[in-house]
Amino acid sequence: MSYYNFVDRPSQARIKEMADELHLAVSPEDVHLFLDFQLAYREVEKNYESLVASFDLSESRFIILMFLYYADQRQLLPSEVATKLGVQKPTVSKLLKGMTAQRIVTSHPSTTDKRVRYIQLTDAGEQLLRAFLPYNYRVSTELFADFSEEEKQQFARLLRKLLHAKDRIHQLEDEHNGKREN
Amino acid sequence: MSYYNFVDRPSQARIKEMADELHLAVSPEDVHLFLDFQLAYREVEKNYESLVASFDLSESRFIILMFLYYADQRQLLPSEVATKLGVQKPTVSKLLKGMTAQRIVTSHPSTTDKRVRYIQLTDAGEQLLRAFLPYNYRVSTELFADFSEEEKQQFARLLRKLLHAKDRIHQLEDEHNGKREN
DNA sequence: TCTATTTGGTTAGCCGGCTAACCAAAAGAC
DNA sequence: GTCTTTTGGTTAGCCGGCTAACCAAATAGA
Repeated sequence: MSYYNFVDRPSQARIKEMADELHLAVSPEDVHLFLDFQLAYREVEKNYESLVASFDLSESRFIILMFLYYADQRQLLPSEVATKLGVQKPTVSKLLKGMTAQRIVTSHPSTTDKRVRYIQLTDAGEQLLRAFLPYNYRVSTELFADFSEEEKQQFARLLRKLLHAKDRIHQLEDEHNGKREN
Repeated sequence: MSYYNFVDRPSQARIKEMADELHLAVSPEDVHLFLDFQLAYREVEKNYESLVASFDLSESRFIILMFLYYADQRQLLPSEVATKLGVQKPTVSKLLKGMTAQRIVTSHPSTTDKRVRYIQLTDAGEQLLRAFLPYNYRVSTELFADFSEEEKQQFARLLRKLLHAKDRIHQLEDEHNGKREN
């Protein structure tokens, strides 16, 4: 999964211009900050995904390997993977298909439940995981290398605020859907 | 575009455990902060994309409408859209195909260059844009509603630091590729 | 016990990213 | 004026998300 840059970012002036034209009380600073947030995430993520890809993995595949590594007998059901990863079943279905072809997992039927097949971490999968993990951890260290302790705490605090605020975006959508019904 | 949660987030203890097992000098706090960053972005983005979708748009389609709105004669070439949006040509090709079917843009051939077709914002497209814009701006205001001025500046500063640090992730990848060649 | 419901999984197909490969036309080089 | 290179665009096909629809099997309920 890649993310775009959107190179031609709107200037605060242009945001203000558009807002005035529509007679909207807009804070160009807030809009710009949101764009900064998106840009920072996407650029970081792009580099991270690229690193992961150099190990023939994707972020999701890596996380699944981690789940399997810590699972009982290093095996899980597809449905368990879906729940842990927080994605829908068909997404997991496709991911596991690819990972099986890659021979980093295998599957074998359950003796008790004829509907399911257990997904098992292979030796090759474990080796790949062990090879990548040092790099994975170093990403975080490098990313926050020039943050002071205070800055890290501050950042974590602000991210929590942001996470909390997401519900207010959902309310905007409800408001819009309400208007549509009239 | 949707983003997963990954519900089963590793605890700091489990990160430390894994790190110790591999004899890696890892900072579980940094890893956790990175996960917090990802989670905050993805949750916010999920809600934002959902709002945009309630207007039969996607974030990319919305941005393209904005580009067109501010373009000379409200028209652009697909190649210009690709550059401004920071994505590859085939991505724009597909997007514009959908947007044409949606009748929010049309295309007409150039008189001077037989290779290209100008993409033109339609009235319906402009109406949709005007309907959505107030909501779009309010997202940012709501998102940072309980940030103080200092917190906003601090957040912007930390995001810039993060953006700067992305190059060090790229170096990790170079390091890995270097090892692979030996 | 038999039926109805829930659960687990896959397939098909859409979306917005990507690369590779191709074609047509414009522009540059000589 | 021709030949080569560059530019603009599409198509095909992969990836990881999604929903809808379906099948098979386990579970619950009467």
